[in-house]
Amino acid sequence: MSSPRPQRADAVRNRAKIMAAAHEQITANGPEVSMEQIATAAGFAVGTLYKHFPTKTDLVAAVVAASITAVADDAEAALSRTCDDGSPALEEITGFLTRLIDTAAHDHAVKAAARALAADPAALHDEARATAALDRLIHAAHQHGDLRPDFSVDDLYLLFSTAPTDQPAHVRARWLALLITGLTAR
Amino acid sequence: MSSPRPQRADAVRNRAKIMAAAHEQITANGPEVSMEQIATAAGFAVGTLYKHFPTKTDLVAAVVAASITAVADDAEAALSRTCDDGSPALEEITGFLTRLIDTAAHDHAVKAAARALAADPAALHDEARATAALDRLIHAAHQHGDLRPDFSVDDLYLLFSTAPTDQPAHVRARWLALLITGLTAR
DNA sequence: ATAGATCGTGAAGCATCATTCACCTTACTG
DNA sequence: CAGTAAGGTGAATGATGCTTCACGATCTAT
Repeated sequence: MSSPRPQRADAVRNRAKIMAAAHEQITANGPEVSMEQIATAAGFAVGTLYKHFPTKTDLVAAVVAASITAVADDAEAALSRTCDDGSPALEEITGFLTRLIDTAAHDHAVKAAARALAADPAALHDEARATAALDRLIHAAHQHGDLRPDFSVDDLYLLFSTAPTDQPAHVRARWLALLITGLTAR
Repeated sequence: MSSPRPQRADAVRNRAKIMAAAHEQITANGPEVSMEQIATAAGFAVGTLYKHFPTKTDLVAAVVAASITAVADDAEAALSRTCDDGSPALEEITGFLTRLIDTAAHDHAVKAAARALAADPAALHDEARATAALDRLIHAAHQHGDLRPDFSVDDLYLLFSTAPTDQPAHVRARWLALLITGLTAR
């Protein structure tokens, strides 16, 4: 009944190295990088990756889930700017969307995270934090009468997941401009 | 200086068969169907496809370009409903968008065509026809004061290219609803 | 009908990848 | 410090898919 044996210390370290390298590679090249490439970047052989993650899909999912963290941070910062400094909620929402899209344009991991969010709006590491902050932000905008009353967090995720992240900056900006006028209250 | 020799009659027929099969396969399975699968569907060996198209990319491009035809037809029909029957231009525009998105949800060829349109708004077979019709429709809506004054055909293509065509119908509808309120004049 | 080019064939070549496993190495335990 | 299980290795396997090419079949101009 005794626990079979604890995980080795170096294994924990190496797992972190693998995650870091995978995150870097996916950020730069998208989730279709080869396991070989991730392994090389991490300084290991491919077999090692499979000692930690049963399949490539699992590794990618772990990385994608973790990359929500930065998004959640940004959402919370936006929320506190509204709550503490009185910045207009609608402005913070559109600012958040803008930053997110610009980030995703360079960061394939965030882009993949967006798709995952839209497909299954849960089960992503730190997703709850982001959702909670955005929810309060949206609520504040509703109270203020800025935002169309039926707008929800799911809508935000939906819009983000369809952003033209592979288009040049001026196209992304135009897309946002078309969108945002549809968000204001009637 | 005499033309080397005309193309053989059967070769012309077979090229059409290949195009038809490729269109069918790409419509159903997307542009990533294998050349083998297209060849089988067409009733030929792979080598034959390469006698007609130097690379898979060329074959796919040809199919995608051709699949604009149906879109152009729809655009022209919408235009004539407005010009001849006095149907509101804005309604025809949103109707066009709605139909196009629903089509793309099932037809991978149209979806690919949309991406191609947004990337390079020219050089697609029948693209000019669609653009001309939509342009007149947009112009009519502007005259009527329904549509935001800065809205253009490029915007329409941009919006369409970002539609969530792989989401279920109610999500697509919601996405459209969010968009369309942003299109009306201020 | 015949020559001669065009066309069609499909197995083979070549790449790319995910995944496995028999074998060595290393960290931990007693 | 020795024994042992966990950890790491990387060549091999098998799948998939684009592309080529030497050969035989077919069409067409004469």
